[in-house]
Amino acid sequence: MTAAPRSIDDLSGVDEIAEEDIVDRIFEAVVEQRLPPGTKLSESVLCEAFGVGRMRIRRALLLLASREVVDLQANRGAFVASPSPQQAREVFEARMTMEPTIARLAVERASVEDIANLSAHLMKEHAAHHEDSRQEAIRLSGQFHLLLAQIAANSVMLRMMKELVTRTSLIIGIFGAPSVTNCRDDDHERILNAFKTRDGKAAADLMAEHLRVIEGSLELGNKTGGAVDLVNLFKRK
Amino acid sequence: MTAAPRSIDDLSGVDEIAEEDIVDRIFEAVVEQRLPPGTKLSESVLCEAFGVGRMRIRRALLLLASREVVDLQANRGAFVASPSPQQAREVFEARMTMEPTIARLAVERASVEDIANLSAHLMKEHAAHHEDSRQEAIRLSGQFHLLLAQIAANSVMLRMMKELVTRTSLIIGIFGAPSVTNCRDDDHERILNAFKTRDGKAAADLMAEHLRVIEGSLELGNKTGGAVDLVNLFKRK
DNA sequence: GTTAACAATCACGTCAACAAAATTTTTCCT
DNA sequence: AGGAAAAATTTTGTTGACGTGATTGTTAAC
Repeated sequence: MTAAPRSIDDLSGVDEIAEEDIVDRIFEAVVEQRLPPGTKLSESVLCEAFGVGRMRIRRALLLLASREVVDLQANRGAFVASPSPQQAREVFEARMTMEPTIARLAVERASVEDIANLSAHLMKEHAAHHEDSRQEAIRLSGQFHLLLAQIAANSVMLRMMKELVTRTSLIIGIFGAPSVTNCRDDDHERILNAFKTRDGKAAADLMAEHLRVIEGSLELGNKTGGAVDLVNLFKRK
Repeated sequence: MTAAPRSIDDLSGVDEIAEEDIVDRIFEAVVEQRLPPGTKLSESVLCEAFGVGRMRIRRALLLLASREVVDLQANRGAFVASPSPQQAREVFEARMTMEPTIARLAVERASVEDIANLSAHLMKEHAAHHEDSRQEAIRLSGQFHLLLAQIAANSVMLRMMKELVTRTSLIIGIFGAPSVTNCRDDDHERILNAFKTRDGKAAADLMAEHLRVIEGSLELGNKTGGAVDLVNLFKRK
């Protein structure tokens, strides 16, 4: 189940879901890998799922496409994106560019309450790992990074990170070895310690290393990005 | 006519030529400050301007809004965004986070042809400054930064930079002292020299300093965000 | 003379029907 | 029986019309 506050949209006639809600719900589903790369996102199905008109759905899909989370193919429909190895490298390069600084800024700006929230979040992560609730673990793992961006108090970078974290989930789904845990929460723990000692530099370094490890655990360059290259696959040697 | 069927792996936008075109044209107009903050972007007017249906325009406006370049107000219409001082600080913080790394990566990856293109670009910048073609100077000035992101060969960060450069133009339009030139092309020149000596670290440092100077030339915290506070403005003393 | 309520106009937002394209199923021929 | 062509169905894309909400100008009342 989603731990996020359940919206009561369709309960009473409390008015429509904003398209932003739809976008966020789909983002979340992608992060939790309930929507694997390549999944067809039919308009009519989504209309029924969210109980809204087609126009709302189409706008949501357009927004998702502009963040490269869905692939919008003309006259064919919308599909969950299948990042190529090249795109995967670019996403990680962007994260390695931004997140160390975000971590440092977060340390510098975190209130004691923020740090408490981070601690609480980490406990939830531990619990999820312990209970083998894979989806919950993945979701919390991504949200940890978003929490940092939120503490850094930069809405621009927060928005960018939302996109990057979501796409990272797709990337791990495609290129991750099945055994690999997305984020070792040990790493998150070490970053939290940097908060407690108010060591921004350490947080930045740990984040950089954290991302390097994750990317290293992937198998880029082997598998193609979901849209399998059949030509090469069946080519005679 | 629709384009002839191309190779199978050409998944990128098929008929979205007009779509991205409208967005890019509006981006460009905002960068050149021909569309000042707060300008109303009436759907019907844009329909006529671009000679397309209302739906196309609405989608373009939605995309522009998702990049926070236009402000979409319910039942009132679309307006060119008026960044607040806080938003301005966030944009610059994001740029200072990303662009030094982008500059370094660009230096590391630039071909000799890339460097020649940069040189040519700088000459155009000089010419525009000399001829007092303000719009052209501003446009080229922003494009220099996009060129670096392009050379860095990271499409994710390139897209993010397009947004940030455009919003920076709005910010300078609001908070910039009239005399201030957006980018001193001397700074660009120094960065180009770092390319010639293949000194990535120097390029990163110069870029950081460059951005710091620009932000320092603004007067944040004084003016309100373009949506001028008429109440205060005309209040009797 | 000022203010407040009301009405008219205009633009945006949504809905429904229509057209075009693609996928699937059926049918016919080899 | 297998495959190819054609028809039917489903799905997407577009256009038009209509309802809603906001802004503005007018009028009436105080």
